Amino acid sequence: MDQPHIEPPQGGKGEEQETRERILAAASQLMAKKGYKGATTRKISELAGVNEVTIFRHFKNKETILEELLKGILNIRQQLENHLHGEYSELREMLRRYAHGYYGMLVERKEILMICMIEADNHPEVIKLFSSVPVTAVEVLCSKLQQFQDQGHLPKKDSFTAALMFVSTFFYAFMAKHRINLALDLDEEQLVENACDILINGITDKQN
Amino acid sequence: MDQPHIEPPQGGKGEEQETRERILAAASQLMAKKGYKGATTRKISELAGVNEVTIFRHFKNKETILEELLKGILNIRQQLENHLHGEYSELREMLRRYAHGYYGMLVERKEILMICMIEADNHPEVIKLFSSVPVTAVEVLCSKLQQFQDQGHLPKKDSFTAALMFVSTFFYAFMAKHRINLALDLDEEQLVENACDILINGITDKQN
DNA sequence: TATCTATGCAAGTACTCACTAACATTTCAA
DNA sequence: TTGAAATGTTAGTGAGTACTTGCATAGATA
Repeated sequence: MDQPHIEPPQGGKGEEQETRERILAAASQLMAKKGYKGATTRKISELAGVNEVTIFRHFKNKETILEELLKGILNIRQQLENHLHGEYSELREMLRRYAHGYYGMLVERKEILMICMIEADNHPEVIKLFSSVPVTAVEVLCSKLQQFQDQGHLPKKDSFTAALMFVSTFFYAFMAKHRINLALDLDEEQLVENACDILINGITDKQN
Repeated sequence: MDQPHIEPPQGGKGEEQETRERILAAASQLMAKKGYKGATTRKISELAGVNEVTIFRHFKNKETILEELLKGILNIRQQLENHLHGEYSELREMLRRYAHGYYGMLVERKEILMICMIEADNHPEVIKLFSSVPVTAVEVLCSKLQQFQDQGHLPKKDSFTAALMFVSTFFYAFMAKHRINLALDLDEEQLVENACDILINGITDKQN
């Protein structure tokens, strides 16, 4: 039933992907597009290029596949904070880094994030794991903004809304591009610069 | 088969909801939570308080129910523009009105919007109808900002990103609250004010 | 009273889905 | 060469699902 310790072939070709990984990748891709129910084991097996039965040799059941995929949203806070590691002489540089880091994280984990959005109401463990994500992104930036305030580089004003606006912008752009194939015609670089402009201007004192 | 012209009982009680409407409401509610496949005709009938067969007396098939619900995302541009009707002496007042109008629209149509997000990849007509929504919201605000610029009340700067940031903020807040039951602890009124502060400051010239 | 309309109810059909069982084939290593 | 591990193949099971049919019933109407 359970393999004591799988010592798979791994013939040295880096190209050859493990069956288990291929199944996970296929499931992830399909669930993100079609939802949990729409991603039938038959379709998953076809996309993974394995026999349907093989799926159940690697996973107890379909639900287990989802649970495995859900691990992909762990460590998000860690990743976001890592992107902000180090010191910044400029607020703009910090925001730029955060924007790219956050957007990159969204794209990197887009499939599991989509699954979470879609299945939020269907699987309790999804909402449990996922619900912290949107707050986290805001919190991390918010506390960084407060650092700038504490160091006197920024006036002491509401930093939560500022962080929320910044994060929201890239989330919206991400959703528009990756959920709906939208012609929002967004150049990421340009958007980052423009958003930085407005935000910095927005939270800086006028009487400079 | 098809009823020539339905002259339903309508006994005068305003309380009594039409069977057809109850089915639509139940379907909308369930599909928004569980997705199209998750909203089985059995569950819909139970929630609507009718017999399952009755559903198929009112609708050719399940797909037709979805098509009917999809009509709920028409006229969104109209609604958004209506909220901006009239003249504004102040930029702030315009933004405030737009924020409330936009957020209200999201809440008002939350079920159909959720269905669209969830089913975007499954039903071609969904994406066709839905894909314009996110752009529309930005466009309407964007063109209003440009009016302010043309009237000399605002410096001629990028108004698209400003509109995008503003709209994104309330979309994010909406999603956090209504898709995930998030403890973002957002007071709508306060958020509108804060977001207006930052945006106005952000797009106004410093050397006032 | 008789008719019509909307609905309920019971049963069933055709299909799909997750999942299993049994056996065959390949691959690789001891 | 033998044996074990991973996978393929074929067939099947039981549950659920959209949808149909036929008949019964209640209420309003003519």
